[in-house]
Amino acid sequence: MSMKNNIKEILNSFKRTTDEVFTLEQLKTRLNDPRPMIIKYGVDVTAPQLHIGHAVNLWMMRKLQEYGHKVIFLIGDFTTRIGDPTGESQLRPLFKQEEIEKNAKEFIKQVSMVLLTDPAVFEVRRNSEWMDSMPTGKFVSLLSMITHSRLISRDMFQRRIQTGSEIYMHEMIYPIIQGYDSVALKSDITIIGTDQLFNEMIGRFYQEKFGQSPQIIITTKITPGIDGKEKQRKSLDNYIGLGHSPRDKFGRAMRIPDRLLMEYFEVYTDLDEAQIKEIGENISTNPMECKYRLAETIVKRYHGKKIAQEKRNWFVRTFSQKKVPKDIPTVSIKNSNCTVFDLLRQCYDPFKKSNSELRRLIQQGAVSIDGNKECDSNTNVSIGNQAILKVGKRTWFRVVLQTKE
RNA sequence: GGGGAGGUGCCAGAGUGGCCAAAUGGGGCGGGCUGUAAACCCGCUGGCGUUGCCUACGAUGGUUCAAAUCCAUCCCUCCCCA
Repeated sequence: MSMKNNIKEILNSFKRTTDEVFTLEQLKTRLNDPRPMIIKYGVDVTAPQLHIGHAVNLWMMRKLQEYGHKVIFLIGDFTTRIGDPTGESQLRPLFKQEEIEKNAKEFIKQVSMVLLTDPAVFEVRRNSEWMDSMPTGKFVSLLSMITHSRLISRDMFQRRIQTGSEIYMHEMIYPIIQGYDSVALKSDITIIGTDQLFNEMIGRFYQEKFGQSPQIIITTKITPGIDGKEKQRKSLDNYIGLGHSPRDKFGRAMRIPDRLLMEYFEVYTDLDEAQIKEIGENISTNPMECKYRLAETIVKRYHGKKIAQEKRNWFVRTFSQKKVPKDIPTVSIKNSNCTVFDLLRQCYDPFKKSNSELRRLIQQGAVSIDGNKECDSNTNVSIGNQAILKVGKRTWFRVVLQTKE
């Protein structure tokens, strides 16, 4: 393939998930340059739980990797210790280095579901490398290049000023450090969520001050979480995580509201435009089938065709045909005669569910044994060799009588 | 530096001596209807040996037969003025 075609192919594949590019001209020019690009992928190493929203950025980086460009996975250990103000107001607790390293490891594990980790196109760095040893004089000289008004122009600082909240100095300085990372890495391009735009713009600013050509910034589209409300966030548990099992990915995809289907196809799958268009035409006549397709496509993207197919079959069998799945946890009990409550208690970790909670579940009709609903905690049941205990819509246990030894 | 308001359950927010495990709304969970969609309806939502008991309304101590509610000290947050 000629280079011209490469460029076209890259730009084309980026279009669907790109929000803005700073600047498109620059991107085209740089892609024409035969030298490989340095892609800055900076992360704040709090406990990682990457989701398919983050993966949108990763897939774009992956694309560039395939053409020989190099991702530098920058662990912001220094900056994490400071605390990024991006995530809204509250001050963040400080992190210990060992915790950071543990998180970083997990991060790389999740990232490698998408990115190539061949050292030719993937390298891990830490910003403590240059920040820990930076002399105060140098740091002050960085400060002298930028003005207060530029720093507080950031929308979230403006909000705080308007509401009379404080801005701490380390928060003001954060973008400077993150920006300087781009200088230290000689970053050519960075692909980020819009929430990071301000910081990365400061990166461009500093790179120019240091005589480098400013990094290209691509911001990506953000779509609502599976609850159809806000963006995917760990704390809302409304995301499809890279760390989720294939089955959970499938199930979570099946839970999205219908109106998000097309958006999800566009942003989270690699189906081509023609295929998506075709799905769009069928969506009103058979939305469920489209959703199956979506779930399967997403799982396939991360776990391959075979697993995706299996999960689909599992799902159909379990929820459409309402058959008890085969691979459910087994709980062995000692006495064949006990109450419904006793039985349930043995299936759950007491730290996760309290007795009261279990009693409530029983009372509310969530529990059935071999298909018979049990609504009274104190009912005595006798289990033969084994029984299937179902709790709610998607939890099963195989209860087995322990043979005496 | 001066003045004012406030800290209640996952969140928001009522309650200002007993009827308070604490109104109401959101969220979550369970049930019904369904397509693990949407909409809708019903119930639940601190713990425990559950007609009762224990722990809880920023922290500690006090007053009282009785405190989320009153008093004292402390910690924290917010607002206004300069």
